[in-house]
Amino acid sequence: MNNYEIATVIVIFGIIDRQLNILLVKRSAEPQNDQWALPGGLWLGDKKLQETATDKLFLETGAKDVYLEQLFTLSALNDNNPKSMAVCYFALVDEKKVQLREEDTWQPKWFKAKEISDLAFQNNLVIDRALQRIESKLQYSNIAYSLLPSEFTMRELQETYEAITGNNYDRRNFRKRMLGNNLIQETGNLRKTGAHRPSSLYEFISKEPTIY
Amino acid sequence: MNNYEIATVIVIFGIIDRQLNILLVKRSAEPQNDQWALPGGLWLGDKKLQETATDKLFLETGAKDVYLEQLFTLSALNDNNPKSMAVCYFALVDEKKVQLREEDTWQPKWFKAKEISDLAFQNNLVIDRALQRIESKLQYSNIAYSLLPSEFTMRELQETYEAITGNNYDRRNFRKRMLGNNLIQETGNLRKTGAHRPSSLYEFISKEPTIY
DNA sequence: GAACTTTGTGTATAATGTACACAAAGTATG
DNA sequence: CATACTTTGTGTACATTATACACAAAGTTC
Repeated sequence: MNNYEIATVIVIFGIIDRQLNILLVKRSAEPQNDQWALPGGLWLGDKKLQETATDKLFLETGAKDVYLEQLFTLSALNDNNPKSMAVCYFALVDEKKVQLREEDTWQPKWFKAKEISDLAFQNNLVIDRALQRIESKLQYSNIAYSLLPSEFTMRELQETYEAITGNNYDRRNFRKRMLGNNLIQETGNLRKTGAHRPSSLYEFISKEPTIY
Repeated sequence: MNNYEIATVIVIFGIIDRQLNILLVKRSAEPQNDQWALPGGLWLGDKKLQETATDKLFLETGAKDVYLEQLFTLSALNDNNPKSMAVCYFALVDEKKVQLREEDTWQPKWFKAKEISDLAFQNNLVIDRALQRIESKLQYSNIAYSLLPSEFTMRELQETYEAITGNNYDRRNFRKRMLGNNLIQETGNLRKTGAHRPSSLYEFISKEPTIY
């Protein structure tokens, strides 16, 4: 009678071609066989919740030490079982470092965040909340460190912000805002690419997740 | 072997004598018998999580239709059981409307938020997060509606804000800020108390929780 | 009606955010 | 090797928002 079904679910964000993407996996089991869904897995109580999510994230992407934050917890995720619940997370990974898991029976794939629709298990609700959260946290925290390499140009940083918010920022004001936040600093290194002035490289001063 | 232990825990806020208070109950069962703790109860899976919290809130305070928001979910709340977890909420109630539950074996009591310390079960962590959340939401949402009667003076509103943030605001600027937010409006009614100009009464335009 | 107390309003200044133009440092080309 | 070209880096004027602050208004009390 004690058939609790507790899952962790992760919205994994990455930026590809200046667009915000979310990693989905194709389910290879009933119910909802052959449908795309957010990655997740059952919590067995053998470790802490957050570790379950961290491990799952690593399994799917190979990413470690990235930003992972709890979103919220839903009950009755699975319509068929009122004793089911899902603890939902979102994570930010540098897509260029990611090595997706590839198996015949289990396909992960990136989808543009704006083009995802009609997933099962309230997955759309989870994604909506994740999108809201990432956008608001971007304004006052350092979470973008997790989407970028350790050194990056101001332009790359701006494109990351623009991909998430959907806005276009003035290049000069964006720079002022970022440097005024005391979240990033110059590394002193330059990157020379193409026929133009080389760009300074920047890094996040801290890569500790800022607890709000 | 399936000994999951899933609890909901609620940080219930009220304002008494211009100070932010939190409702604690004295445990009447082991473990931690006779210690003050946040109210909560087991989730049996017979209803949705939020309803479990709503029901518990009503049981303790008689409050209905008040602001209730999920904070986060903790695992290993109970050190003795790794399969235990707690889904934590916070609620805002108008203390003047509250009717505390009174039983010999179960004592609820208001404590000043600033004076609470050394509770069991990670309760202090939960309270810290609740305090952060209420303060930040206060800035851009209408959640204060739940702490005040339906009609209130500008001064009462200000005292509510000051109790939560610990700041003192300029009376004139506070008024401008509030009216500029389009969250409250004049009701047209006046309240005459004491030997001075009567005060206009205000109400929240919407009492729907603003989803962030 | 004079004194008193709290509410209600306006204005000057500081701080912040936004719009916008030109110089600097490279590469590519003839 | 000078010129064109492209992207980076910086400053300044303006608008908007936030802050500091003083006086009139509307009641009650004596």
